[in-house]
Amino acid sequence: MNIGRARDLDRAFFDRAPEVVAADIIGCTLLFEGCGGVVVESEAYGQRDPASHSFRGETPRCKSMFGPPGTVYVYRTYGLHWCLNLVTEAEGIGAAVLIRALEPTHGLSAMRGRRSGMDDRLLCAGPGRLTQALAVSGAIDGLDLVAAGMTLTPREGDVDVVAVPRIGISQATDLPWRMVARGSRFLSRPIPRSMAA
DNA sequence: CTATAGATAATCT
DNA sequence: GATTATCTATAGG
Repeated sequence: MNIGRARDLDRAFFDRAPEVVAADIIGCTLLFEGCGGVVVESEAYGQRDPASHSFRGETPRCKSMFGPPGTVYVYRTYGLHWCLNLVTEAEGIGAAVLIRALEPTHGLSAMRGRRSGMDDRLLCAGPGRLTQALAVSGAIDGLDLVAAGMTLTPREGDVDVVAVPRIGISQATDLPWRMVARGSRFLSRPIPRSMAA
């Protein structure tokens, strides 16, 4: 795996079901223009998934979701926050993975500056926080992640991935498509008590 | 630690 | 007109 350098390998990684990519991306390092860190939380959004923007077909907002695997889908939510997604599966399907939290490792000072000195634990602990820290915006929506200036490097060693219900949605809340790195202290919210095991 | 309110505006019905 | 893949601050246990 050599994600972020060879375009063909990008495709191979992303050309799978969103819940598989969401799990595999945990532990990988995501960088955008020198800032970023290790992915510790993600969510899958699928083709026949009522909680997905793509569920009712292509609209102006979500058209990037129907692009090739590895496409960046960035949209604004609640009128003020950006959310970063990476398209998975096949072109035209409308599946993606939402990047929800990073353990910050690169460009700490720049990220702290953009987040007005917020504690490192909360620097990238949430979809809106992470885009603010990395300066991700709608400007890169629809681009291939490499063209957008991102790199994604494979994880080293083992990661304990836990699948739990997704956050902030009101449909299909039973689907365990939120993937988190067990034991991480950089999550947007903790693993539910009932599933902490 | 959990719970809740308020901000704030694009998007979709 | 309703909804929303969120964040922050604040209040209470």
